[in-house]
Amino acid sequence: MKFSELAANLDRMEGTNSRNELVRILADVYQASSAEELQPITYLIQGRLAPFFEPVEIGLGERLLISAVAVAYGVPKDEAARLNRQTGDLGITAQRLAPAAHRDTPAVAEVHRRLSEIAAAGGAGSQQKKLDVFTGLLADLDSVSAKHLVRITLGKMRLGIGDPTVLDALSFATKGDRSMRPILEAAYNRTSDLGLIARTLWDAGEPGLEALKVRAGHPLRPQLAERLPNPEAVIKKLGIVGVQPKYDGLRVQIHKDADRVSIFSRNLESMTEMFPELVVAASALGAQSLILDGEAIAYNPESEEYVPFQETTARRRKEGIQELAGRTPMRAFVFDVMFRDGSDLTQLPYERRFEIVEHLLAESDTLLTAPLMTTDSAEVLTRELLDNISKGLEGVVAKRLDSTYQAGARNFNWVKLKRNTSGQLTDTIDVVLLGYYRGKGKRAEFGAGAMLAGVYDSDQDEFVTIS
DNA sequence: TTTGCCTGCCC
DNA sequence: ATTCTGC
DNA sequence: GCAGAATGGGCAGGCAAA
Repeated sequence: MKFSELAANLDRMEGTNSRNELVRILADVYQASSAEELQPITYLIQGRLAPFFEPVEIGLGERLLISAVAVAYGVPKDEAARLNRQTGDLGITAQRLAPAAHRDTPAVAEVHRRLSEIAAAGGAGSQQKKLDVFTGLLADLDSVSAKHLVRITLGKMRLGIGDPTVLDALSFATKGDRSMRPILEAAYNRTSDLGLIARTLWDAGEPGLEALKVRAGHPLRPQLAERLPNPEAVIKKLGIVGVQPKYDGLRVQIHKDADRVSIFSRNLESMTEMFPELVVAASALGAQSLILDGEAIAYNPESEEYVPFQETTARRRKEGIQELAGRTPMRAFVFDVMFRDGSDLTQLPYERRFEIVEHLLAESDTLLTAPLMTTDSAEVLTRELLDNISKGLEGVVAKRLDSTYQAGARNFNWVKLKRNTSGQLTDTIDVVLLGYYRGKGKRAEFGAGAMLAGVYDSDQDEFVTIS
């Protein structure tokens, strides 16, 4: 498929708000693709080159792309920047500046290959090389293709297409209805790779999808928590719940596969190199293979103090890890296990999975079990929430004790209660309007994006800004 | 060598 | 992460 | 309630300009 054909279909998608229509158009695209194109197309329509867990970054953001567009179409950079401010969309900006003439655009796979070449460039002079390849690509594209190429590169497609829409489209393309969606979705949640799902569906059909199992070393999509405003709402909605602290750290999915350990972030990026102390601790656990879910935070067990998020996040680095690991060692508070010794545990009830976590981590002083208490009383839950807040934690997470691990889902099986939304601790305060920020994009059309407010400090006789 | 813009990713 | 919008 | 887009604060690191 030519890139221009894909771009024309992306344009059709942009022109509709109907999800059904989006699914139909995308299904058409899949049906018109060859088997080899399924993966690159799947990534490109999501504004990516590879699945989340692959460390592929194009490294061209808005600023650099404005330069590239200006060079490609022979206009001054100022003018491209001005037009971009006016349109609010660099894709549209490129489309306006591009000559309308038809061109024989490269194949989709070729565009993917050249974007990958941009992503691979590094070291001195790499910025220029990225720009050169990109402007070369623009020179081969018609204006509509240029618009979508820019959006792909920025990762902002603005089409109304997310993972669920792609899954529906794959079902439509093969079955003519949504009947395959549950199987596709489950396979996606196990593998976190939409391109692989598309390819497998074509090559091996439903049995192929079923054969994509949870594997240690391959991240699954983490389960997420919904939010409720107060403890009463939680008890009313869930009844009896398991309650755990909500740590203000980094979500970690810890994989152990024999002697290999890997750690993934909430968005499935690898964090293995950042936390050697967690890797050592996971290696020492008494299981051949494991997938654990938890929150990593720099924590001092002697003083029982959790360090603020900004210090924990400073551990998210490549350099100087050993020194920082000595000064602010990480712990992980583990609350779930999804896989052990070759068995998928996601279908066990939470209560049972938590027992396994406790058993697995009994000996570890680095991988700690997130303590669990059970209640069906709003008063007890309130006390637990306030207790945890007073310890410097972010709040609590309440869980249905009989729920399975639903990878990728955000639903009321897990509910977070946070300090600023607890209802009991918030109150109104008097503030003085000190100024405003213009803001960006849509909000700026209003004239102001955000307000700067202050409270009166009577000691200093001045207004102190708050946030 | 230092500084600062830019990007990507965490929440 | 939160907030808003359309369905 | 779901799905998707658009927004914010703050960190590290890569790179090029100073």
